[in-house]
Amino acid sequence: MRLSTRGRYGLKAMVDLAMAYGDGNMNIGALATQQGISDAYLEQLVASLKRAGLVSSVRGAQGGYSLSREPSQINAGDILRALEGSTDIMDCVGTTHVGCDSACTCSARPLWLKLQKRIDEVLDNTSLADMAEDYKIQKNRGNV
Amino acid sequence: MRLSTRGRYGLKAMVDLAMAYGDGNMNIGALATQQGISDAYLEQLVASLKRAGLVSSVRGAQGGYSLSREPSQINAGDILRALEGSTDIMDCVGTTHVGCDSACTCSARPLWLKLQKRIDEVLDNTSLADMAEDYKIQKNRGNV
DNA sequence: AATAATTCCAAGTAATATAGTAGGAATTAT
DNA sequence: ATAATTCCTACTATATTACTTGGAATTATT
Repeated sequence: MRLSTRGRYGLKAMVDLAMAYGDGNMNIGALATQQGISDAYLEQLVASLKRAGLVSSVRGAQGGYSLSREPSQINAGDILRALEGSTDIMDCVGTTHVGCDSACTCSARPLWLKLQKRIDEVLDNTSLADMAEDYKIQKNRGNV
Repeated sequence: MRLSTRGRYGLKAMVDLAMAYGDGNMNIGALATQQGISDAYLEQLVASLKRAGLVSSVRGAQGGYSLSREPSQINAGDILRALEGSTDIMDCVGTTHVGCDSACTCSARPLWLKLQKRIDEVLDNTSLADMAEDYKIQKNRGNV
């Protein structure tokens, strides 16, 4: 039940953008360097985030990326769904309810539904504003 | 953040064993047929469960597997940990705390820790007895 | 004692998903 | 015109998952 690097790098990049919110654009190079990954790889992740409408971009010199709305209006669930396709732990718990023919008779299904619900509760109730705030506090404490 | 088939098949097999608890052994063939997977594959999963001390086995004719303790004393977390190594969504949230050098400065870490906690809460508070009970109720309702 | 039913074990393979790399076209401020 | 940047698509390498295969060891039954 591991989270992919897409989700990890992408979410951290979004927190970086949240902390720069209101200060214009950030370019891929700056974002990628902070995380020690290649520009090209992060570009792909940001492309997904853009397609999902979470970031805006400006092309050309002095261009870059910025959040398309306030950090408080973007949550971790939005971001992970954009980066990983969904937050579902398996097909049969999604809203589309694909998969497993015997869904309604599966002895494990009630557990999976409950687990999925709890996961989405956490992700959907944590905004970028929350994360950026926590991070600032942590840094001010000197835990760097 | 998908759950592997090991986790899914293995957990369902454990519920099957829970429902047969007290009635002697079940053999791999019976368990595998119920799920439509090969004996050989399920054997591997059950081997992990046995190594973790969750099931006991008797070799030879009329042998088979059974839970090594009462269904109420085995929870979903135990089972998934045996089958998948851990329930961790990433290395840096585990008790061993491997990985990511910059753990304490990571802007996403508080979220990951909270998410992991919620996941383990659900898994560790759901026993095989609970699951078997739910399943019986569901079947009696005629939702088969 | 022979047989059939079973767990146990180790190694191999096929398929899928993840994690990137590479190269260049399009756009825009300077 | 140039340099800085996003955008796009395809490719590749690696790791993980999901099995398959073959046979040895054990034990109840006949």
